[in-house]
Amino acid sequence: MTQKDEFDLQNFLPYLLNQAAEESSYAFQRVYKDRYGMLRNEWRVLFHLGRYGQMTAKEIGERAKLHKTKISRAVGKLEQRRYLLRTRDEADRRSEILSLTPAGQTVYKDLRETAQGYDAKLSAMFPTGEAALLRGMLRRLSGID
Amino acid sequence: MTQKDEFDLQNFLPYLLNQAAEESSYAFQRVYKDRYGMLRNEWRVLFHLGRYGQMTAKEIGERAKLHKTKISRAVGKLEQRRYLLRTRDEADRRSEILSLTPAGQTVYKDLRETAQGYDAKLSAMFPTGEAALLRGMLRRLSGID
DNA sequence: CCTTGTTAGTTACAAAATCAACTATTATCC
DNA sequence: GGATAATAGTTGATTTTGTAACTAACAAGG
Repeated sequence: MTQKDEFDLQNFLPYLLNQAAEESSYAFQRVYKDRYGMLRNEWRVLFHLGRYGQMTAKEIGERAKLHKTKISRAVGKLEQRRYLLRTRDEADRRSEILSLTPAGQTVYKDLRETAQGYDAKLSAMFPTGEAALLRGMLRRLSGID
Repeated sequence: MTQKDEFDLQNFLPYLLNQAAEESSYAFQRVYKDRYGMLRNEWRVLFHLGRYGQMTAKEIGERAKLHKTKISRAVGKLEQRRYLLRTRDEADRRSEILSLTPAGQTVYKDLRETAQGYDAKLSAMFPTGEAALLRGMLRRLSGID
């Protein structure tokens, strides 16, 4: 029975990552959820349009690694709330060009500020330099680099 | 328009953590899902019982930070599959003592091996020492320490 | 004891994610 | 050009999660 069973969930990287992700997302989630009634995918779509300007659902999907059904539904919701506009792309009538309305941009800016401040607070948990290292490692794990 | 808008989702810690968690969980998820038809919560409950021996649903909840409904459903599923047994706790008849069947233990051991190997592979992505640092930071973010 | 409050766990209903099938349009290639 | 395949996006059916209400058992105070 006394196997070398040091292995513990609390050392398992996927588990740790999930816990950290959940915990660290919580406070910010409350903002976009409670303040704007938005879901995570809606916030992500909003962010991409706010940050990078107009683009199609497909492009958002590629950048944000979101499945097209998630995007489709998020776009629908954001449109209902008058945060975004769709325009048929006349060059390729299958796709739509999405862009934020002024209202959407206002929400984006508010959420971006909040996110930025929250990120700073999280980063401040670590000594100088370490937060940057952490980001690098996470990017590596996500297969971004 | 040329605001100091360096802020990017790809630098936002909660986002990075989510991406890394998703990506790094994927390969392992396929194992317990495809090989045993299990869900994440089921694997976690199984793991806790396999690793620490019999305990009640409540104790699992505290250790694994899982809500009681998730545990309740996971336990039901694991029982159906004959991976665990419930015994009414005679000292407190509200709670049940949960334990793995031999079949459950076999599954646990297999998954633990797989997890261990997978974790080693992930850790090997980083120079010596850095993986430990990463774990420490993640624990910190999860509020474990 | 007996009312009131807690706690362990389940269940029911609503919200959301997943997966496959579907429509409309464009690209390929004979 | 016309059949076939590929692509953008939507919709519907199923599964999974989240939330709140519920049952059963224990605890505490009078």
